[in-house]
Amino acid sequence: MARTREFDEELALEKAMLLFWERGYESASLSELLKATELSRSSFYEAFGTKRDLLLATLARYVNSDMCGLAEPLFRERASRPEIEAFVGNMIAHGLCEHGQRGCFVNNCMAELAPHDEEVLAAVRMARQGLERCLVEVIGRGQKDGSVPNRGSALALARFIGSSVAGLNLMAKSRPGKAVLEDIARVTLSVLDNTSN
Amino acid sequence: MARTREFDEELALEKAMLLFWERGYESASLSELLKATELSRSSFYEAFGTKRDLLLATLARYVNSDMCGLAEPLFRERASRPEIEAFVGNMIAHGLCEHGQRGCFVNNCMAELAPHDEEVLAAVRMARQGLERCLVEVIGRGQKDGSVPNRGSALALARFIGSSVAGLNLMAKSRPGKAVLEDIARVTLSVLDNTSN
DNA sequence: CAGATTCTGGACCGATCAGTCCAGAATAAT
DNA sequence: ATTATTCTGGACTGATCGGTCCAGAATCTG
Repeated sequence: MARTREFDEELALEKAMLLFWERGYESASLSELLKATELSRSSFYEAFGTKRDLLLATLARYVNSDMCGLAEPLFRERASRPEIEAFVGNMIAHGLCEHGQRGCFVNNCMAELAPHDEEVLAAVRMARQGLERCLVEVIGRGQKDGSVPNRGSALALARFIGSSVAGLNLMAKSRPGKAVLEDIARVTLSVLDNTSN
Repeated sequence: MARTREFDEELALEKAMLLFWERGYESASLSELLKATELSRSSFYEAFGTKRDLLLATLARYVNSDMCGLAEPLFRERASRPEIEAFVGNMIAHGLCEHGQRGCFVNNCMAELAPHDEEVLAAVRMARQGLERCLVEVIGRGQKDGSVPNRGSALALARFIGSSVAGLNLMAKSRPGKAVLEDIARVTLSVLDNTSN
């Protein structure tokens, strides 16, 4: 009775996300968005609504897939110290790769939009807390199995790791080189071995 | 022989910086800039050139004054462990204050512009390295006077502290509350006590 | 005073912005 | 073939963008 949808909405969403991720929200213009998604103006608005609607959609998509890409080790069954190391290792690798200057999409939105957009703020907080909760669990497991000698508050450690990794991601935007990122990562991880408090 | 300049260029520069700082580069429009600086369109262009010229000028200004505001303890004579603590304490206080969501202007520029603007990238790198060098010196002094028991590479520790503080500043944009920021700061500083490596 | 400079305010520019709308082509199910 | 839906492309809007320019008022020095 009706024509079937021809374009892959999911794919278009991903293309749009990549553009927002790479260039930020403000500087990604609608015409660039159209080119990237290969959608006509009409189809674009029909599918996604306003530019900001789309941003929120891409943010949700990122949290539910891409973020879990680099953070994937943390979400494994019985993840412990080795998975934290893998997580941080992924961040270094990402910071050194061709598109490393993109950083983390959530952090980008936090920097650019969260201070002036309540909805983005809420989404970004959710993402941050999701990672934090996951880290608490993994660190707690590491403390139990002995791979995390530091007996301090798992929550505080999780908050620290989350923040420090965000810092590492941000630093990567200035392309400081492998040595710098590795220094940061190594010292960050050394906290897990600290038994002095 | 000629009329004297009536407006305070330095003051206007500061007002412009505050706007860029608060709202980012792209979303700070020229008309807002004019309102903030209280300059006529003509005087504005005469004094500062293009919007991007002004951005670079404000960035330079920030590095030479405001950044050294919060980081001021580090630049004191014979700064050591207590000054590092004061530095981090300043960051927490700033993150909790009314304008804490502004974060660090250098980091904001790093996030928004550095990936796509070579000049901003260069300026931001300079700023980062300046802080890094300062931290190396202070940490080294702390290692000598015993206030920093960690005997690891002062350079690596400096890079770590710089990155972690950047992370803390970024986190503050989501207004996570005092407890979170203090957790991050406390664990970060605990690294200086770590003697296990 | 005269002459030099700075300031203001607004006209003006072309470009682009995000977003709306529609006519018509394409494609489906009945 | 009919009908319903989707798609395309472009026309169009009003607003705003960053930036240029100029005429005239204001303010200084000599």
